[in-house]
Amino acid sequence: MSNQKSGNAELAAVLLAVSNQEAKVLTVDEGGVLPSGPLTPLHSSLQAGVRAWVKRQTAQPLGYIEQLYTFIDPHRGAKEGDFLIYISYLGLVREALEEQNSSAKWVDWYHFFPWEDHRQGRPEWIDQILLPLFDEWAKKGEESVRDVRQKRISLLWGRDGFTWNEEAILQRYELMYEVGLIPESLHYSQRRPLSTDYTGPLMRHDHRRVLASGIARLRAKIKYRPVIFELMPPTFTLLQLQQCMEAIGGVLLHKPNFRRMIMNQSLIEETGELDTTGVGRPAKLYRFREELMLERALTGSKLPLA
Amino acid sequence: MSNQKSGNAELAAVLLAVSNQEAKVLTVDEGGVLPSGPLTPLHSSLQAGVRAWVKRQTAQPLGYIEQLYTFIDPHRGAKEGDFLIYISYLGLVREALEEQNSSAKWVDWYHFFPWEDHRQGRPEWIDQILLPLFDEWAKKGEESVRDVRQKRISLLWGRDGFTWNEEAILQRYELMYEVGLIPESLHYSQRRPLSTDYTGPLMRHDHRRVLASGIARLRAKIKYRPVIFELMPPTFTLLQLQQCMEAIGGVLLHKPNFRRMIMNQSLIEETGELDTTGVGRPAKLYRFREELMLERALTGSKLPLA
DNA sequence: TCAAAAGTGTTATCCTTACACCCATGT
DNA sequence: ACATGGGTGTAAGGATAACACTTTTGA
Repeated sequence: MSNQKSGNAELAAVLLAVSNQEAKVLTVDEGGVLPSGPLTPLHSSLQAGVRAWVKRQTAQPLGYIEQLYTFIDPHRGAKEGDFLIYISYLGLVREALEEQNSSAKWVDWYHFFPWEDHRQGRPEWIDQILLPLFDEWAKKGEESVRDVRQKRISLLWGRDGFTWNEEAILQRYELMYEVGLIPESLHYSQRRPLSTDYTGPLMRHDHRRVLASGIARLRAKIKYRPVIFELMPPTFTLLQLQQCMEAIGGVLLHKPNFRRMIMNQSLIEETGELDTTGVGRPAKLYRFREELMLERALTGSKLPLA
Repeated sequence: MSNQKSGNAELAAVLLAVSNQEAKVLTVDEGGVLPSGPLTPLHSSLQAGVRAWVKRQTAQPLGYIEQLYTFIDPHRGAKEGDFLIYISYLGLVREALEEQNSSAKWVDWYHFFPWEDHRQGRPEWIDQILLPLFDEWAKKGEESVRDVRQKRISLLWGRDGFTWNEEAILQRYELMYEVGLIPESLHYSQRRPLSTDYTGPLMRHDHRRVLASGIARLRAKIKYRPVIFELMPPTFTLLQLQQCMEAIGGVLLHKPNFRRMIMNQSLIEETGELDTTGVGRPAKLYRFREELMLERALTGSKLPLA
């Protein structure tokens, strides 16, 4: 039925980078949207299309890339009844250089998800401000859904015995959305809006959800596939590697155990050089062992997060 | 550029089920393709669209569903220059009942991937027939790629110290394709074609690759999310559960350890009934604890495969 | 009584986690 | 000397995997 209707397709990219303990995402238009553009069938593979398109848009080469999710936006067709197909991608970039000739800007992604950064400890305002609002929402529901809602809150936000799970960033965002605490929400409470210090700023076209998906994917993947190296410079110290992991996960790691876990995998090797730029004892520099890419892509690596 | 071109979109579904030790996939047109159809923007979410569409096509209700991958087929546009967007989904169905009023048929998926079933031990013809052909292909390559090819073969097929990894079904299929051993391959060797006992039969529109993606996703997911229960009847014995896992993974499991691992997770509970239909000592019947769905979807479960 | 499947006990090994501690450098 | 980060040792606890073994039924 209805083969008149056509769905035009668009690409949206979540491009992530980490530089000196800051996790960043590439945005355009003053942080209002993710970089995106029309899909043109010039390349036989979508992957190649994204790569070429990112190259044209930004200065940096794109390292690792993978497809995220495809969804439709029924409100943005060219004609009535048309719809827009969005194909989203996750891309990892080695360094977040300033973009010159465009409106593209690298922004700390915790700007969009302030509740996700627990590196200075769990923000007190989560428990003081957000959780009471969630609980109110839970109580307001039908008898039958209250317990489910309470459990969902506890699970997602690490309450009553449940621990914080950094991978659940998308689900936390969706809870915020559902409860109506963020500007994107359909029934956003205009009466007493929360400060964007807590909610983060709006992104258009539901792009904040796409960003959350991308971060979730990265946080999950990093534990069992050697993708951190796509975000690191060619040589690095173990602390730099650890801090990169911490920036991504938004949590702190146990240093001695982290080092050992890395070394046991023999994923990296010493370069023989030392890093003397910092304060304290100079650290050995390491590099990733490229030869292992092939097998580790299959057999997996194992890096801790939390 | 080129906003004249339009990409029509189509859905393709990998619907999987397991019944008495047989892992099955729903096919149409004599096993030649996966069920697929045009995307109509009747539903705001793609997920809902797929669900409704599957319901119309088949008799069974669709349990778990998740998006697989989106790709383009440049050769199948309505006009020159057009292209077709394929959005593929994985769906899990509780029972593989005969379909009546359609050409839909449930087929043992190892029919399409004969080399993936190791439940009766590793098929000898893998080492006797396939591996020599792979090696020939590796030797034929440029000096620089030979080692990489050899390593890839060993990794994927569990040779020289590497163990068989059932999750790599897609990569193995792609190797078969690349080497030209299967009918789908662009440079399929017509001169001495392999028997379909070894290669499996062709599916049109690259659907065998989509099927491989779906199986790979299931094999991976089943280990850390409680999705097997989407494939099991409401009550079951531990052996039935184990055999379901084995059918999916294509490998055998260690019974005593399997039971304990399941029980330790307290994912299931006794119904109090016994199954007396089989030979041997009657087995306790269990049911999945639905209350745990919510938290296990987040915190994960842990089931062994191999 | 025997085959077939259900189900339990035990041990060696490895991995994870936490704690305590020493080392090398710049100020 | 001391602060800062680099780096090692060790031991408790838990998960995994392999082995041997007992139990309950139907034919």
